[in-house]
Amino acid sequence: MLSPDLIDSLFPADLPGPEHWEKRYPPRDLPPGAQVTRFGPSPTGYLHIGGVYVAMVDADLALHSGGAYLLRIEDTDQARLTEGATEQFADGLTYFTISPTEDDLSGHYGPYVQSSRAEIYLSYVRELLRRDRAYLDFATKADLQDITAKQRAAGALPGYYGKWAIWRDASEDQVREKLLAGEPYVVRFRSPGLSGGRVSYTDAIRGELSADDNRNDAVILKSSDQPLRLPTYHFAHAVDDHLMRISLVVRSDEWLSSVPLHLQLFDALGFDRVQYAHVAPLMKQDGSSRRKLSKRKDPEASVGFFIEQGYPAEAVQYYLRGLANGRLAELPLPEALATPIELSGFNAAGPLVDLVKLDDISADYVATLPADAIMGQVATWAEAYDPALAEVLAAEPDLARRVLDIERVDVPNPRKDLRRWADFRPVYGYFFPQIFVPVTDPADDRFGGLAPDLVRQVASAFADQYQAPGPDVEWFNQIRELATQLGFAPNAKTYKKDPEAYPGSIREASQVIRVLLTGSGRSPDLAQVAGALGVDEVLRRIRAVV
RNA sequence: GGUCCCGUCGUCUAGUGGCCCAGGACGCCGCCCUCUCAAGGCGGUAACGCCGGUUCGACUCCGGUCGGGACUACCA
Repeated sequence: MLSPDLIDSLFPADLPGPEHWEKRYPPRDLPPGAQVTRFGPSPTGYLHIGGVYVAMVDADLALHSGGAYLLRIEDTDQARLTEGATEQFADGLTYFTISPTEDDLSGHYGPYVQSSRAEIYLSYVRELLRRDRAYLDFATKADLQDITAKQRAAGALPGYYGKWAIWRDASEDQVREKLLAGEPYVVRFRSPGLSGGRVSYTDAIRGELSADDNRNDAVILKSSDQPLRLPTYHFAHAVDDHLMRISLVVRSDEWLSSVPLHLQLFDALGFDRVQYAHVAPLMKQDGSSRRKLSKRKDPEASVGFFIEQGYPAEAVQYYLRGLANGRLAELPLPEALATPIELSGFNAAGPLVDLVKLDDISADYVATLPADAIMGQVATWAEAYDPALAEVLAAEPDLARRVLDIERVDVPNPRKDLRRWADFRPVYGYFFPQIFVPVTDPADDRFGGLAPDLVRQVASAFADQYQAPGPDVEWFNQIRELATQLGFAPNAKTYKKDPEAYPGSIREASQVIRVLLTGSGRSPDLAQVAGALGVDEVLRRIRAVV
């Protein structure tokens, strides 16, 4: 055990003791059952959709229990900090309307950035040192590698524990000598774990869990050669979650195996243990197996993907909530968003994220929106991600409105052709001559393999006798007539009966017109499209291929 | 290697011993509607990983096994 003098000489003379922090951050005065939660992203990269998932759960639990939810930036790894990450977190969480109930401006439990809490951690490290629950470790990287190698050779478990913990029982003289020589050190927790010991605890999602007790003397304070002395995740977790008076820690299940250590830390520090809820991470199918959604490999792992594609926040939230609690997926969207997420409703296994399902949800959601709302959202999105489209929209707001109204207003089944705002250009862009690219190649794939000659014939026959839609015009008759003349079957059924007798049915013929007019195989009612375009533009597009 | 977690249709899941030769949703396929694409309506497809045990009875309980995943850092 180190002498008090030596220990104190390691810290600022005016460093307050734990009682100071205890007083400064008193227990919260909250109604019974209120949950205090936190989301603690590490600004070492961009926000992961799994982060949004967990943050959403945190915020929802706090909201519905009358508690508090806070965002804590966990930047103890100063070496891996990424420029702009904190701002990106804020943007991403804002997009999904997940906002903390307290922050540096309004909260009493800050600062909410770990690098600003260095002094607090130091107080508790010193306390542990004074009580001999921690010790100084001067092992170098080479020492550590050496230990690992020997353990491997001996078939022992890896780690810094027992007889392998070379500084665990070092004498004060040894420590003084190293200190004098200016050698850097870390502070390690003196684990009370015994060989063969077991721990058990209750996880709010998984129930009773047990594991081998922790025996590893984990590092709690990083190297003394760093300008800012910060703790490791484990120690910061214990100190912060206690002092911020967090009642429930919701985190990804990769932390499950660290729980024994965390429990020891809470106990050694004299803190009440927190309740844990370990959620399974979002997964991705990879060949025949599945793995955690990876930021490196999967574009949809990044929150940016959803924002850039312009997925409506409500649709993504609805999808994520359904993943969290299956029964929410059975509810209509408004109810699902309003119904509290329950810890007991989680599945212990990690779900695969299914973009096809999200698309379906999103299309359904957009179909419920009035044209005005869609216009506003598309315009906002386009300003950031498709400036040319934004310009066109701003120049022709009336056209844009009319376009969005087609088959959306006063119809029993509104079109479901918009899943994300990025769909606007491929789905409706052709209405705007400024951004429309005419189809000029009769062999274009979009014609579905119809003979190029026939494509040309359809186009020129159509153009030659074209009549704009009007009160006295049966617009589609034009197509029907030319289709008959060119030998197309009058309907799909007739064609199906004898496919050899026709080049195709009226369906194929009208698809030629559709593709020429819109550049797409999918569009609203052709007569309405033609009407919106005007005679000149219709003819220009049809003749582009002749 | 060790420890821990997980395992129902392709996917998300319902199911807490008989209501299940397993229900819903998405997907896919087909049919219908329709002058054309969608949308919509109707129908179909498809699963309890495997082996034992407990029980009158097991998707549900127990054991094993296989498979998948996480952790095993001065990363979080």
